[in-house]
Amino acid sequence: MNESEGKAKTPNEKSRKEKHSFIAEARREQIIEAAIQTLDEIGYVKASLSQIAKRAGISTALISYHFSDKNDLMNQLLMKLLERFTSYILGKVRQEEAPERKLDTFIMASLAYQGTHHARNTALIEIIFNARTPDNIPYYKLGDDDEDQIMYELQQILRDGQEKGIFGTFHVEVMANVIQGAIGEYMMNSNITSKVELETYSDELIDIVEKAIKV
Amino acid sequence: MNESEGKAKTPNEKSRKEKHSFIAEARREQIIEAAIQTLDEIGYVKASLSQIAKRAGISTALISYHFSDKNDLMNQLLMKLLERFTSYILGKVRQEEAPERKLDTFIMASLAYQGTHHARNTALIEIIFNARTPDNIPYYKLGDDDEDQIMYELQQILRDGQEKGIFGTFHVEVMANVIQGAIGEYMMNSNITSKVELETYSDELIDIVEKAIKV
DNA sequence: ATAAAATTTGATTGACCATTCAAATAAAAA
DNA sequence: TTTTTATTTGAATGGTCAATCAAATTTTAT
Repeated sequence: MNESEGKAKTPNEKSRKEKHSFIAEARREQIIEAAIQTLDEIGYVKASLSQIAKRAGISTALISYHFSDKNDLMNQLLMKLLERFTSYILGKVRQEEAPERKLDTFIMASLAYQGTHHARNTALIEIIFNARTPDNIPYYKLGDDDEDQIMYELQQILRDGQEKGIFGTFHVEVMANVIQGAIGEYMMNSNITSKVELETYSDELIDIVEKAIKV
Repeated sequence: MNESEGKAKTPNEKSRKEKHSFIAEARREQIIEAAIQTLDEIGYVKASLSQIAKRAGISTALISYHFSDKNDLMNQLLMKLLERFTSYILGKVRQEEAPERKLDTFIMASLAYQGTHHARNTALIEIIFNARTPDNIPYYKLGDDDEDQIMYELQQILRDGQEKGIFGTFHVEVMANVIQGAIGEYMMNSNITSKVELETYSDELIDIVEKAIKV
């Protein structure tokens, strides 16, 4: 295969290191934002390329030009959403020093993200619960790298607090999972969201966790 | 409109009170079981009527004969799965008297259901996170009637314990949500499932909750 | 046994889907 | 400017889907 023969290389085929043009990068960004909006509005099942294109104000063919296929688009979107969420949480948590402060911040920041970035969060949930790997394993059963980064940080906070004698004895992995579950439940279920204010939930959850980890 | 003119009434059009024939009921049951299997194996997105029919060993048209449309099938399946789950949990919980025992049983039974009815649980998750009401509201944002039944029971246990002075002071709705979230997180995420045994998780979660509700 | 009703299927319909492609347009390089 | 390359589109393509229908088969009622 000679590079110079045949059709022009499409952006989606380029290697990772090779950077896209400004135009291509802006277009990709636009498509990704439209995809977030589409997932938030009509959900993964109905989020066809034409629906995404409609919201972006472009043709469906243009999406195929910038992404190798729908799966590629969804994967890149998933990565971007996880990156944003992760950097937001870690950014806040790493400003704190003491394990108790780190833990409180972790909980507050996670819940606050739901309030400030509702569409992104919904899009994230839609992808995680619908998209599957080539082996047909849903992402929600996977526990992928970036989510692990969040979980890893949480577990580190808990271990650190235990080592410093600030927290008592408990099963770190289970405790971390309980905290994650409590956060996730509020983010997903609008039944509780409508009845309990975000700040109330945040405060109460911090109270509950405080009691559970007390030395 | 005269009842006697036109084609034969199909079972799916019959009113709720009117009961189906044995054959129709058995067939409906068979289709529902095949749907559970299909959702567990390939997920909601790929669970087409033909995939369900293939697993049931029947034609796709037969599904349309017994259910008015795909949405009808999924709704009936969702209701059946929720009923089974609800009656399993409530059956166990109501054998207990003391609030502490009821609470422990609630947690243990919820987690045990994951172990004993894995396919049902996966199917339930797949529907809740994918199916939507006609208004395009996903079920996971809805908090529907049967799920409310479970949530109601949990909150009643907590309130009862508080009134009897066995539990301390805490925000009942938040506490119930935390417990539900901790259970749901374990059921969905196979990352934790593979690292922590069901029984360990159950015991540890009970410990955590015990500390959090202590008077 | 015969007629009527219920059940089942294979083939068809019409809609939508992701993807491709040749042609048009815009941008960049020469 | 002219040539080359990148971007964009509208129109096809081939596939799958849910749902319908007439005809065949089975069950039930008479």
